[in-house]
Amino acid sequence: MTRTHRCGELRREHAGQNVTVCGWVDTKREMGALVFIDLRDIAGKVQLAFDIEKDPANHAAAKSMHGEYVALASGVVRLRDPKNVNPRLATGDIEIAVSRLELLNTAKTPAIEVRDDLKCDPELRLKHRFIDLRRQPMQRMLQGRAAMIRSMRASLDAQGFTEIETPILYKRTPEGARDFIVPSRAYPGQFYALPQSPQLFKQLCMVAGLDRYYQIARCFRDEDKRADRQPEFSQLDIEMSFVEREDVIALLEGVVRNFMRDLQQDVRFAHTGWPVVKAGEIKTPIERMTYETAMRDYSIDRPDLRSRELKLTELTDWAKTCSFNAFKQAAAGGGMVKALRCPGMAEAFSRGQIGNLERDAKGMGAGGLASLKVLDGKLDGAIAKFFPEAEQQSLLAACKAQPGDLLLICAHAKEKVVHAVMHHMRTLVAEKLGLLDPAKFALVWVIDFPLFEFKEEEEKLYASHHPFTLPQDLDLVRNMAQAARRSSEGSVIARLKAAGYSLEQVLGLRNNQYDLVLNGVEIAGGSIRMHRTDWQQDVFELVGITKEEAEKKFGFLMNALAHGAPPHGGIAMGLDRMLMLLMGLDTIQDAMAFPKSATGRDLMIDTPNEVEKKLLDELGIQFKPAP
RNA sequence: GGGGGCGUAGCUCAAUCGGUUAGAGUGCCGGCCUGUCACGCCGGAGGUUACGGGUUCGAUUCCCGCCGCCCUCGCCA
Repeated sequence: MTRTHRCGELRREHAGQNVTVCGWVDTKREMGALVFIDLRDIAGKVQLAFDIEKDPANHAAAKSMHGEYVALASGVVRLRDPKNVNPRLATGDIEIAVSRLELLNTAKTPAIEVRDDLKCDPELRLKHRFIDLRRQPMQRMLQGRAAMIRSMRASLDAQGFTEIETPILYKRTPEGARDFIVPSRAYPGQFYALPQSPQLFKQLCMVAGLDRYYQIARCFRDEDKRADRQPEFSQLDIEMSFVEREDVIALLEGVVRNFMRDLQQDVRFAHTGWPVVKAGEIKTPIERMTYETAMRDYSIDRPDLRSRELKLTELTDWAKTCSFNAFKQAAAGGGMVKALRCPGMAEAFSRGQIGNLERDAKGMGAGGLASLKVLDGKLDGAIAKFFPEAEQQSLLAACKAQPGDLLLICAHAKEKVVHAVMHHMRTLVAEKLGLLDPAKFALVWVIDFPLFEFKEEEEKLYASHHPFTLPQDLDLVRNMAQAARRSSEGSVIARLKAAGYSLEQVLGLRNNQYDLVLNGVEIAGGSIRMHRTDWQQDVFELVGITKEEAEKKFGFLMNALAHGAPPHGGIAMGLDRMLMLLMGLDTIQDAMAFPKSATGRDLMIDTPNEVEKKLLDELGIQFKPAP
């Protein structure tokens, strides 16, 4: 098969050359004595021309071709007459005068059409994925994905990283997402689990002295799917020895900058319309924001800074003395009151739309959502009458409100509820204001996360990232752990209080976690790890993990750390989600070659499915039907 | 696990209040056409209305169940 070119590569400069191309019949246009066939391959389409007078045999062969037949064509590339040029085709200046047409295979009529703007049930696309992947947008996506990974490898190889594979047959981890488990034949009743991430192995690589590890790692989580979730997905997983936070951040910034540049410079993607192509170069260093600032201004730890001017205002102190009971009670009872100033939007929402906002807020647990229009120096709206003049003025001043603005205010005894509602509102308002341009890339590092979360119901501290993350104020943490150890009476937090540490002080501790956020999506997250067992045990002490538990759950890691673990840290980036943003895709399914449906099935090969009873017997497994 | 939406020709969708032979566009098959490129024109085939049950003289339409897909809350680093 002496293919000389790909169909879509042929241009004016090939005129006069004898070429051979192969591909699929895209469309056929019969004009009696003339037949035209657009032959398609991954590079694009090219027109094949047949003339009955010049070559009756090939003309007849062309007539017998049908859509999606596979063919080989040889002939001379000739310039088209100027009036016959097709400016919509990259190869539109030329055509091939075919002197040899060979049928390589016939094809059944596909269930879905091979066209760029295909609009059909996603179920069909998944069922006939090999046809769906013939479509140019899908092929470009896969090429873009490959280009991104190639660029990542190049960046990391240049920085002295070693690509290392870690096991897929892993071990069940009780916390975190549900595991997929794999029964062992050799040990009936025992199971492997598929890794949720290679976290522990990459740390072991550091202990091994491998210095700089990376992997395009497949991760598995058996949770319910979403538009941006799949049961198996890929991460760029990185771990480095003898580094601090700034080293990891700087490294990843370089990687991201490089692959964005490489995608932008690749001519194959010039006409894809992808946001990344339009986005321009990203500026490094990338902006930083503390967790505290993110929560204060945006009520979310992954703020979408395309709408950075839409900041929230905390009104809790103001509300404590205000005249409106719903606000006052929430504020006085340890809750929170926050407002979103919607600039110039006093009339932007209809009554019904405001009603929908209130319904959303209630759906998230709030009692309601207050909306107030800002008139010339005063407020208007259902609850405006509850606020005397002075309170109205102080509210307007706090929110920096202007006439014509709309204020949305949420109050609740639980901060969590207020944050959820206000983040939702901010997103809706940003959308309505047209601020969420997918071709705008707003990157931000969120840093200084809390070390612990406190669950009141259990009166217990939890590590907010994972318990292997290095605290920032290590001395303080060690002192606290020591204080907690002095007694075994009551909860950890009670013991800390008895030793003179306040809850605020404990919750004010920060860790060495860092998340990279792009347009409100967390695309990468990592941390500097604890590399000493004594430090590790201090943190375990504070989150109430006993020595025995630690030994049972993380024994092999603790043992490894005790054998000379270097200071180390790393980060992992979600490839599929990153691709969604780069390419402006709506679902994660469109960012990978062979995705599962939202119910976790592969509709093409039809799995999961039952296996033979004999196999189950061999594994010592008996299926128990649901009651 | 909860809530919602969808399922009619290969595909995208119609079908009045429950009423005649379930239509259109596109694709497919065949014919005509010497410059088309979403070619055009003519003709044709193609339906267990997802599946199962119920109400009714009569069900694509109403009710129940079930399967599948999609969204969402829970869940998920």
